[in-house]
Amino acid sequence: MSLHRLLLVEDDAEMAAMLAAYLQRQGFHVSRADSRAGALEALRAGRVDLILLDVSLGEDDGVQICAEIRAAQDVPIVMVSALSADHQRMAGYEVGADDYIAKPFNPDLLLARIRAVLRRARRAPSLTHRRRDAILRFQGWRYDARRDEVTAPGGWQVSLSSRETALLRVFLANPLIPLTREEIAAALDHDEAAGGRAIDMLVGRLRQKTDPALIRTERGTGYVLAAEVSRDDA
Amino acid sequence: MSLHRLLLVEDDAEMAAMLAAYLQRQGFHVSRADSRAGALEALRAGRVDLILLDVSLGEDDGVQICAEIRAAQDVPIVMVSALSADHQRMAGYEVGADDYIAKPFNPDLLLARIRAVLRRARRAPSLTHRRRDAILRFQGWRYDARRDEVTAPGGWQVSLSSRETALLRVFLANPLIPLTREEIAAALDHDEAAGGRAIDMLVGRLRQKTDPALIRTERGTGYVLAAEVSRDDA
DNA sequence: CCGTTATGTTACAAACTGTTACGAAGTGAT
DNA sequence: ATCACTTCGTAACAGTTTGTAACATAACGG
Repeated sequence: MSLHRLLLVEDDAEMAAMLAAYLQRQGFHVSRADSRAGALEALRAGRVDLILLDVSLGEDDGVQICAEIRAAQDVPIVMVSALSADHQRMAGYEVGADDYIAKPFNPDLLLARIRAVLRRARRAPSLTHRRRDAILRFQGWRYDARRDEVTAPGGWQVSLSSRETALLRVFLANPLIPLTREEIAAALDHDEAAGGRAIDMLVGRLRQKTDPALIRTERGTGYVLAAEVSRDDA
Repeated sequence: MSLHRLLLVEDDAEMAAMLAAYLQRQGFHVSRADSRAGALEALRAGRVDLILLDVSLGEDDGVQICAEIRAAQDVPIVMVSALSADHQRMAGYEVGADDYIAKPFNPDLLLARIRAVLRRARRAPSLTHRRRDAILRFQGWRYDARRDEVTAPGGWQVSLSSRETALLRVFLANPLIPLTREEIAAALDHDEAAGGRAIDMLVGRLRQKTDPALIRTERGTGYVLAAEVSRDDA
């Protein structure tokens, strides 16, 4: 077996040292970073087979970084988190991570997951990318997540703003699951826009530009994507 | 919160072990099977609240099994698949699965979906039956559970609120069986089953919008759906 | 019959959501 | 820098939903 290169992104020095030592014993080549900047630099610096990414990185947001990396590269990512709050957040995200494990974890379990992800990546290199090629079809409407294009039944093209697109993506990542406003807001911002009804407006605008029935209201709960999502792996 | 029993049908031992461990940590009772035969036996053996079914099961075909189970029982089924080709086949939940998720998946996302399906199943037992279009006919009235449409004798369409629809579904799932207010409230996920007479109001409103005779009062007990339900297996 | 109790019905209030209006902030061209 | 334009949030208003309270009515037991 070839030597796999892992990039460990973790700001807790003690944890990082422990993990690195363990993984090296297991035969991985481990490089480390403790911030967003460091991670991106390490990625530019050399080949990385898999990233082990902590969600909470002091200043930086692991989820944000994950998306950032994914936008550019196709490296497998395994996320690590200590807080159950993060779990909540990640449930609503189109994170793009290949796997996910909670601290505290059994080292062997972590190892198993890393190996599984690597195996998968070798077998189907583009699999991690395929998640993004979600195509939404709804009563003649079409949304191609890859091209970011919304097509109306008549063949017209509708232009969505970035925020509207983001909202659509969030729903796309969670078809048929009711999402609360908090979940949606968390997935969209990092800021907590606490008081207002921004999400309501967003949903309203998206409805107006597409189809009012596309997003169903779950009274007292939130909203649900009322369409099914197919993924065309072209 | 009661302990939900999951049946995990997965032939990859490693994956099965990992999933089972994770789900047990999350408070589920997990039993496992690795084949069609095992799955059917486990179903006969005891109560199962939800089935987590891998599409690719070596010899056996998950989709086939899903249909088989559905023909006999009304257990919620969440399908798991690794291959995009399976997605194509499963598109539209034609198999009768309540949800499906692609490998590799975010464990929390899986959890969210499992919970969503369980919630749905509890709230409206007949919802899982959707594939078999429950159609209620009553003196010219018609209710199509799939389209959520109520049609009056004259052909008019009546619009029910979400709560009213939910109530109708509860009756639909228990035709000709008298239901106490407590049972109805429980099925509706009505937290405060306390002193109020919310159910009375609901029934009253449903009667007013449809036909007063549709729901008969069992004095001292509760209410009964006074119509027969046919299921058009389209 | 009559009182008691359960149920139907009306009225009302609180919560939730859709929609409009408007203003702040960002963008690009001149 | 200024202007036109888009985006996107808050505020405010209206319509709907849904529960509680109160009263009227029907059923039941003697």
